[in-house]
Amino acid sequence: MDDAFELREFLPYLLNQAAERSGLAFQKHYKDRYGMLRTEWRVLFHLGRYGALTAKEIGAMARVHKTKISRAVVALEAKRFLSREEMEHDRRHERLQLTAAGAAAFKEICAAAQDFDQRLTARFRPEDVRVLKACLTQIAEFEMATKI
Amino acid sequence: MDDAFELREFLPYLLNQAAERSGLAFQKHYKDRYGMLRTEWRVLFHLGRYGALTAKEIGAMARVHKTKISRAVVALEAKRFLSREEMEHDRRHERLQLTAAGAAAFKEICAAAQDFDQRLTARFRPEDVRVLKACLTQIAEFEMATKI
DNA sequence: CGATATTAGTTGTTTTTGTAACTAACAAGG
DNA sequence: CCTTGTTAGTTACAAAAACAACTAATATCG
Repeated sequence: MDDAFELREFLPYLLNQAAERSGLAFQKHYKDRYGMLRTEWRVLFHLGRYGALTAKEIGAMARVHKTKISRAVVALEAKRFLSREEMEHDRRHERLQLTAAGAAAFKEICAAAQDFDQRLTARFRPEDVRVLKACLTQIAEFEMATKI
Repeated sequence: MDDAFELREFLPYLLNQAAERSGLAFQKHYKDRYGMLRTEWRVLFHLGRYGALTAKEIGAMARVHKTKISRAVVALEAKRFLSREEMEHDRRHERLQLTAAGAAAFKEICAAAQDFDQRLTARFRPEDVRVLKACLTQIAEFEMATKI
């Protein structure tokens, strides 16, 4: 047997567990409070942080598939958190923009996120947090082409 | 605006991205090759690594809900990777055990996992890997009671 | 005992995701 | 203009996950 191999040492497993644990803890701020799904919160975030964007731009920035974006936009629109506007020069594109209510929700969730992140990272030494985030960023950005 | 807040700096987001990226890259070893889902691979792992167990024990060790375990067991049994046996002293429990084919699959996927983990961590300095894994373990183990 | 509560595991139903096919708008070459 | 191709976004359907209700076996306590 390939002894000594422990799932708890296996990076994809650890990443999954940590992601699930922290994601579940944070979702109360957008799910319980606003009935949003994670993709909806990500779309809201991008519009709040970067201003009006098209669905495609959000998908590229957030690494989310266009069908998920499409459904999130429908849901956010139903909640009156965003408005869509066809662009004159190319009617395939839609300019998405937060409403005042959407901007308010963005602001509140963002503040909660910053606070959450601080409380989470406060458990570690600052230099370890730096290492952690750097490693995660690198893993997240490995290109699909890059054979892991 | 609560400026400067970037999703790419937000730990739950980073964790999710890294987990998704690495999990997707690894699944070829159990999904493409054996048609298993992730939960099936986790159940297979626990039986291969720790010997015969009940569904409940696996669920507790792997932090997986009993309905997911139940369905994974059905699927693994259909693939002839495990056998079930009612326990005499309490017929509610089932002793789950890998078949020879199951053990062979376990062995192969385990070897692939070790190799995968090594190639993944080889990109970082050993001390950074230690920090990374320690942080992830700690985040994953925060008790639900522990208000993050 | 016999009623009630627990426990292990299963099944059914609803959400959510993934994937592929689709529509409408535009682009480009003949 | 008029095929052919491409792009943004939607829809439809299948796979998977989440959650709740269920069954069968055992435990507990009057």
